[in-house]
Amino acid sequence: MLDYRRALAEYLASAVDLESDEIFALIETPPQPELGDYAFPCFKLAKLLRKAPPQIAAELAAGFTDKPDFLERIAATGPYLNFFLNPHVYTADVLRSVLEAGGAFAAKKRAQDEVVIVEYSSPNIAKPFHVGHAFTTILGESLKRIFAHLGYDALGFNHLGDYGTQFGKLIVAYDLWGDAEAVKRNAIEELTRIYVKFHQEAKEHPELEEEARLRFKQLEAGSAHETALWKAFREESLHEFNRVYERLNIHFDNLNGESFYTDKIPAVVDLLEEKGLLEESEGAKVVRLDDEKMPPCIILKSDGTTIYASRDLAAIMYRDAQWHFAKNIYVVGIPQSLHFKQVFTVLKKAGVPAAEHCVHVAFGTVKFPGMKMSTRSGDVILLEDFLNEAVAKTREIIVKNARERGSELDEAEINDIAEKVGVAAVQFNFLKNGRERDIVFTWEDMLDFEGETAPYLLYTYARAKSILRKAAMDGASFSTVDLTVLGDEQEFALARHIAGLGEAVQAAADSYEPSILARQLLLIARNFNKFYAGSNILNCPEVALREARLALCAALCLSLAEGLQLLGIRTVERM
RNA sequence: GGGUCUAUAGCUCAGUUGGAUAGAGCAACAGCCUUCUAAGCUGUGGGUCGCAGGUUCGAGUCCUGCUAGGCUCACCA
Repeated sequence: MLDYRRALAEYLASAVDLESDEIFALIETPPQPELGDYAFPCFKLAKLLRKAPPQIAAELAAGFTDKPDFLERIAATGPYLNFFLNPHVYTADVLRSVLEAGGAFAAKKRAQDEVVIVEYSSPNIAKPFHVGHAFTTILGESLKRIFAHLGYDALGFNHLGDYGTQFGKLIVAYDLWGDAEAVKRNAIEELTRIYVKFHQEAKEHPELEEEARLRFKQLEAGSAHETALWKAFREESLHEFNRVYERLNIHFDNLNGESFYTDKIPAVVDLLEEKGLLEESEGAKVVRLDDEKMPPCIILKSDGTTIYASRDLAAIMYRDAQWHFAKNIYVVGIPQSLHFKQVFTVLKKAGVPAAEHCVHVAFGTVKFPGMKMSTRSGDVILLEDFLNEAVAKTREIIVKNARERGSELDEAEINDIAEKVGVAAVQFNFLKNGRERDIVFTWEDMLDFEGETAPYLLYTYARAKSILRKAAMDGASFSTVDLTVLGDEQEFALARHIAGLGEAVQAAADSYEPSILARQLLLIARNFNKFYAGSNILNCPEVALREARLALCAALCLSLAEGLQLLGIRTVERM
C-alpha cells in the first residue's frame, strides 16, 4: 500500500518552504476523526514566516489547487492544516494489501542474516514451574516471534538453571529417600518433596550440607553416579516443562543451561586478567565499576568458585563467537537490572564489542495478595493449574453458549476450543500492559474474559470467520472484487486501524514491548465489532457491497491472526 | 544512605518526537438478540494527570525540588 504520510509530505513540500523529511516528521494524527486523518501543525512555520500559525494554516489551505487522488479535502482548523483521506481509495488500498500479503502484512525482509537471540523462561531444574515463570516465558516467546516476523533469524534460548550446590543436595536426598517410580510419574513433585525433606533433616544433621557440597564437587569432576542422577533430574524436569511449553506453543532452539557455560569461564577470567580489570577484594576476584557508579562485579568467589555473573559473561562470549548476534536479549525480571548492567559494563571495559548488542528486557513482578510465593512453603500456583482453571472456565462458557445458540459442537471440538481460548486468555494477561508494570494476580481478574482480553480478540475473529463460512467465501481470493465501494465511517475507521498494524509491530520490536501490538489488535477488533453491529454483511442487499464487506471480514481475519500469532496466541475458527 | 523505577477515573491500565476538548477496559446505571455468534454493541455518570516550582507560544509528557511506594546495593540466581 501507499505510504500515505510520506506521499502527503512530498505533496506538502511543494507548498511549504521545508524539506519533505522535515514535513514528514511534523505530520501527526489528529486526536479526533472529525479533524481529519493527518495534521500538519504550523507552529514551526510561524517563526520562519513571522506570522501567526492560524493565519499560515488558512493561507496554505486556500492555496492548494490540485489534490492527489488519495486526498478528499484539506481544511485549516486553528493552527493546524488538516487532511482528509478519500475513504474509498484508502480503504480499498489497505484491504487489497492485507489480502495480498496473506498474513505477512507487517512482515519485513532483511538483506543479510542477522541473528537475534532471545533468552527467556529459564526455569530451575527440579523446581515447580509456577505462575511467576509465566511472564518471562510468554513475553520472551512473543519477542522472538516479532523479531522473526521482521526478518531476523530469531533464536529462543532457554537458559536452564541446571547447576549449583542444590544439585548436590538433591543427589544426597535422592540416594537417601528418593523413589525412582515417583520421579518417573511426576519428577518435579518428587524432587521437591526430597528437596524439602533435605532442608528439614539438615537442621538436625548439619553434616548433610557438607555431604551435599562433596557430591556437587564429584558431579563437577564427572563422577558416574552423580552425573547419571543429574542427567536424569534434568531430563525428567524438562519433560514436564515441555508439557507447559507445548500448551503455550513454544519450542526452543537452544537448551544450554548454566552447566553448559561453566567450563568456558576460565577463558573469561583470563581475558579480564589480561586487560588488567581483575582485582582481589575481600578474598574474591572482582572487576571494579566505581567510575560507572556501580558496585563491583564479582567474578570469582573467595573460595575460587564461579558465580552467575561469570557464567553470563562466558555465555555472551560463547554466543558472540558462535552466532555473531545482532542482538542478545535477556528477558529477565526487573530485580536483576543491576546484575545485567554490571555484566554488560564489564564486557565493555574489556573491549568486547558484542556488549553493545546485549539488552536486558526487564519486566515486573507477579504479585499474589496474601500469598508468599515460595517453593519451600509450597504456597505457589503452578502455571499448569492456572492454565487448567482458565480452560475450565472457558469450557463452561462454550457449553452454555452452545446450548443457547443450539449449535452442534462435538466433545473433541469443545475441548480443543476451550484449550486454545483458555491458554490465550492467560497469555494475553501478560502481554496487554507495559512489561515493567507489576501484575497483581487475582483469580477474578485473570479469569475475566470480557473487554480487553484474548477471548474478545478470538471472538471477533470467530465471528468474522463464521460469516465467511456461511457465505462460502472462507479462503476465497477476492482478487476481482471492487473494494472502492467500501468507505463509510466504520469501514474506513477499521481500515485505518488495520493499516496501523505494521507500525505497531515495528514499535513493539523497537521497544521490546509486545503490548503495543496487543493494543493495536484490540483497536482493530473494537472497530470491527462496531462495524459488525451497525452493518449488514451476509444480508447486505447490494451484491457489490456484500462482496466487498466479505473481503473486509477476510482482511480482518488475516490481520488479527497475524498479530495474535506474533503474541504466541492460536486462533480458533469458532467459539 | 547510594542507585533505579513508578505515581493518570472507584479498580486495572493506554496516552505516539512536548500540541487541538486527557482515552480504554472492569465495576455502577440505562438500553439493544423475528440481521450475520450478546465472550458483542450503544449511552450515562466518574479526573486538582502525587505536590510545588521552572523551561516553552503550548507540559500528563522535558528540568529541579519534595512526598509516597517498588526494586536493588559482594561472594544465591
